[in-house]
Amino acid sequence: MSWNGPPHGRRGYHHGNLREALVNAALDLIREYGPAGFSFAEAARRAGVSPAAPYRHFRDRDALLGEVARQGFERFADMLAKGWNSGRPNPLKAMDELGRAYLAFARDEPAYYAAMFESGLAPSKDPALQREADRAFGVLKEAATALNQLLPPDRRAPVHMMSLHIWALAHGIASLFGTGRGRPAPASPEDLLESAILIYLQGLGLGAGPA
Amino acid sequence: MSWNGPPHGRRGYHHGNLREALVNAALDLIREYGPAGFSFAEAARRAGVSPAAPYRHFRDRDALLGEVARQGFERFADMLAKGWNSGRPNPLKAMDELGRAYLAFARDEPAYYAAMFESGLAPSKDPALQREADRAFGVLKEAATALNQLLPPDRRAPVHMMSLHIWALAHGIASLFGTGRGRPAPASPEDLLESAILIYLQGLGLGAGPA
DNA sequence: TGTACATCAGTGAACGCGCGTTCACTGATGTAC
DNA sequence: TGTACATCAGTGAACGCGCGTTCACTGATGTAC
Repeated sequence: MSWNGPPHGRRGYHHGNLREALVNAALDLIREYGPAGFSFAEAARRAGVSPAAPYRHFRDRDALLGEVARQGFERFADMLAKGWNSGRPNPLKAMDELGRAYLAFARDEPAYYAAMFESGLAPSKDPALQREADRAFGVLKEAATALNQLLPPDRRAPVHMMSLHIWALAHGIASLFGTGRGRPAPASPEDLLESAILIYLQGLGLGAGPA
Repeated sequence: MSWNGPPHGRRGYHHGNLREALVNAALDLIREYGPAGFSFAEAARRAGVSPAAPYRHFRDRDALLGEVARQGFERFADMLAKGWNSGRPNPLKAMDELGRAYLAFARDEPAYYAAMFESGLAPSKDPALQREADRAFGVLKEAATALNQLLPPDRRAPVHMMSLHIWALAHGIASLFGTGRGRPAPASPEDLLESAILIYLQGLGLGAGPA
């Protein structure tokens, strides 16, 4: 755990970086106990602070959970964008990297992923959360748009639908087989997702001539 | 809520059908608060019984949760089998009905679905749970096998992989767009799943001649 | 540079609550005779 | 048909616990002069 705290730890009466320390403690707790098992009091304890201190930084328990989810979507969008890499070297290869980035995030940051998708938080209730979630989905949509351009002009598909299909596939694989806690799959999640997307794109007409 | 209890409610000191009443109370609670929010004490209260009574029927809280999940997989397998209908009238139409059955279950029985997939219970730890889960997956595999037979012989795909792809797609769509609590989708989850599977099957070579 | 002061991050004790689980018990039920 | 008795489902009180949240407070920090 990298805390990114003050250079020499807590300095006296004031913590120095309590807000961030609480977010990190929440991440640890969510990783261990799930979003529902995470508690405000325990987060305070792990940050080395009294149980009332967190209220200086977050209105209540849900506000902290929401901040974790927001940061999660922020990093998620960044990772997806990095995987997609603006479609380089070519959209197909980039799509594969995007899928790998998706699964890597779900595996390496299970706490973020759980806060984002399993905490029961409604993104629509928090504009900042909504914004970051939209940005993450935007990367998927950008990829779908580029892939769509590879199709024969008379076989172009609705880009929004394509994005939802791909998202559902990635999320389904991450949830069911991604963390090792689920059902064991014969292939790696990465290979499973890659093959599914390839088959899907072929079904859309990729590599085929005009009908 | 249909309780299937004794014909004239509780009759005196003995409840008559406490075990089943507890399962039903648990379903209500999971529907309202999620699998983590469900409590043994509240389930007892709703069944009209003292907080110690449930221990006559379930070793502990997790045992009740496990029973809910087991029953869930049982019904789930039945619903999927009914949707698939042995591949009648033809595998493609039957696959569509199977997908609809999947989504209908997730929507109409969110408590079962949550206990099955979001409770953190490891099916591998409970043989009865494992058995029912396998039976549900077996229906998907049966469908994949039949669909595979429609492909040109030189383009047959690994059936297990196909089943996992379809399962991930269905689960992803159910989780993300299925309950109305998630992100709003432009199309119905049913249409979204149907189109995804059709495209996927086309990608496998369905409807195409030998390569 | 030094001092008075406003700000506000963190304290620590307290609250009421619902939880899971245990315990010795009680009383309804059904069976053996 | 009637009675004695074993079984066991449900009682109700109690336990220790951790939770979220509040409150009046204290003391570190940084700014104005």
